[in-house]
Amino acid sequence: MARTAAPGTRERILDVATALFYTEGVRAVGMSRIIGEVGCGKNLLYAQFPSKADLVTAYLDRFRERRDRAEEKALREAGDDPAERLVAVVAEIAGRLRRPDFRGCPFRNLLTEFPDGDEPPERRAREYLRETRELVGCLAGELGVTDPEGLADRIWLIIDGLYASGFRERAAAVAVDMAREAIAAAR
Amino acid sequence: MARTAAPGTRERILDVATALFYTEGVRAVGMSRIIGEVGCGKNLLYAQFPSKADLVTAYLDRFRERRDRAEEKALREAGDDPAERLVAVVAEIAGRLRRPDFRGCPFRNLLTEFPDGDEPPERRAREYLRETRELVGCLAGELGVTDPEGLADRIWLIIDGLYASGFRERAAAVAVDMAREAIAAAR
DNA sequence: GTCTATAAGGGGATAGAC
DNA sequence: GTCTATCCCCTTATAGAC
Repeated sequence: MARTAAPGTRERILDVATALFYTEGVRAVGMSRIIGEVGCGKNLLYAQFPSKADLVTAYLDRFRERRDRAEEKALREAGDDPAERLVAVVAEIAGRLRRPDFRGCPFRNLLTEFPDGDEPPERRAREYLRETRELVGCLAGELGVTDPEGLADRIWLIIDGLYASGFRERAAAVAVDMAREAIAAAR
Repeated sequence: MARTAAPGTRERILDVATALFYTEGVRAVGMSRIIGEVGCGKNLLYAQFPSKADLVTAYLDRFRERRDRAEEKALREAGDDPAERLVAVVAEIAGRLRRPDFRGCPFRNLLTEFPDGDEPPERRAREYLRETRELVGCLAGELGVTDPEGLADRIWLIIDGLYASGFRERAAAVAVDMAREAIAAAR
């Protein structure tokens, strides 16, 4: 709120929190650990994020913003062909698996750690999954196939598989082909 | 060791621990909680399982035994056709999604909670994934297709997707079809 | 002797106060 | 930033009940 000085502080805290939460898990990383790695005082962090849940929520929100931008970019570059747009969504995720810091989907991971919770972080995660699934459904619908929801289910299974895969290179290599085949078969 | 009486105790503890670990997560469930729900004393539990890691390991081991038996049964009933055997592996997993208590793969879930660990539980989980992937590779190899490993990658992506899916009914409905199509396309 | 109940150790968690 | 409060974690030890 009344924070005028040190404009980069919030981002720096979020950077550290993101790296730790994403690579080690939310439950595994304590606030003290984050404070230590940021090198700031406790006050500063709790002034920016009153509770751990707030920090986790901010972590997910930022992840989501970046992901949404990457997705929009991929869709923009895919052009107007609905099939290519659907493939682009899968390809964008597959491309992410190849980054060395990839460690699965932060939203799915969070729900594995907090399966029953209904706090803002869990809500964010479920929201993300629901909306992304809807996007796939919409794109499939634009194709004009006989069973758009069946196609969307297949694409979604591929996406789920990509995020869950422990064999990233191999998964990334086949996912796009499988998506194309599913689209071709639906026609 | 010198435990002769109360033969059902160990199983009862394991039953409670399994239900809690699987549905709520290993990190989320404390030993005190398990002791409370079993209704036994602390000593008894620690006599059977000297540490939480031992209990978690036993939980995974028992899960694995049952899963292996189910898999063997599915393979037995599938007969000798390699394609049907491969489909049977996918179908067996898809069938599991339909159970109300399904909450994903306990091994994958554990690795999400403990991504970097190298203790017995994490070893069990990685071992299971490696061996199951090898089984899929073997079954694909028996098909005599030109690219058995590529086919195995596809089947494995479907399996990963099944376990990760938040839309279980829909995933289960399309997974077997996708597996059949992948096999047909590989020929 | 087997089990329960309880207390306590040592650590780390979140969070608040100064 | 340091210091404290409160809580829960895993684990061990002690004491009592059947």
